[in-house]
Amino acid sequence: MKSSEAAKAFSALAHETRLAVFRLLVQQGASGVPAGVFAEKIGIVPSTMSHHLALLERASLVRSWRIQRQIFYAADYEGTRRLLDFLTEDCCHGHPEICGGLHGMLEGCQSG
Amino acid sequence: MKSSEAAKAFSALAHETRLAVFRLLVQQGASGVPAGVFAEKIGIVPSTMSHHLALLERASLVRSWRIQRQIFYAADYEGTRRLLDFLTEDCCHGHPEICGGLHGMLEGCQSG
DNA sequence: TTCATATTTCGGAAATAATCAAATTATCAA
DNA sequence: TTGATAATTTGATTATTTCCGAAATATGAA
Repeated sequence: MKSSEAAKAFSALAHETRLAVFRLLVQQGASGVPAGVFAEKIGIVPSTMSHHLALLERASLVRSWRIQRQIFYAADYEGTRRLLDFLTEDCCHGHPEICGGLHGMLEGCQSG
Repeated sequence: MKSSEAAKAFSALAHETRLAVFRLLVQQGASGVPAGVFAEKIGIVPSTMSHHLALLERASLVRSWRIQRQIFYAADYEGTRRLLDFLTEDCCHGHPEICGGLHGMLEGCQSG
């Protein structure tokens, strides 16, 4: 993962609304949530919400698919894992044994 | 952890220079690095670097201490763990068994 | 085709962040 | 105290982000 990609991803999480959306999606699992549900739930106009979701998706933190007229969003666990691995890579100066369990988190999460 | 705190922390990581600094500190472990080393290593003026380090520290991602005339910085593993736990809390809709190893990462890292 | 629904794209004003130079603070040595 | 070194704070300028409304796109129903 490139440093610029990672910075973009953190930038996507650096906003209360987007962070709330992402956390909801992490908790939701693979079933996903339609875009409009967030707009209503969080009380934000659809265009702004769309902008936020697009940002999260470009950062590989969420993924989306269409079902009829709705676009469903779900957390991208694989992308999230890559990001967190990048952040904590080679923790503690090449002594991973003192950072046990740091890598490989999110493995096994239902994802796409 | 409050959502606003977490957003601030991600904002601190949403910058290539700060991300590079943080990753270096994560790899460095508890021994820490003097502020000036970064300024030189990354090719940025000391005042800007100081600003970046202060931002990371306010976000509980790094901590610092003075040794004589130098101020050393190290990753704050405990703060980092809190942030990542917040991000991935209740992963997969209350079924943590499918996100095994997600929480408690960074436990055991040398920190302050 | 025509209308309604769901979402995205565009445009531009307001708020926020990044940068560097200059001045300031803190420490130590002579 | 004076001078040198290490880092921070302040201040001004420039760049980026955020927000919403309006218009556009995509899908499905009548």
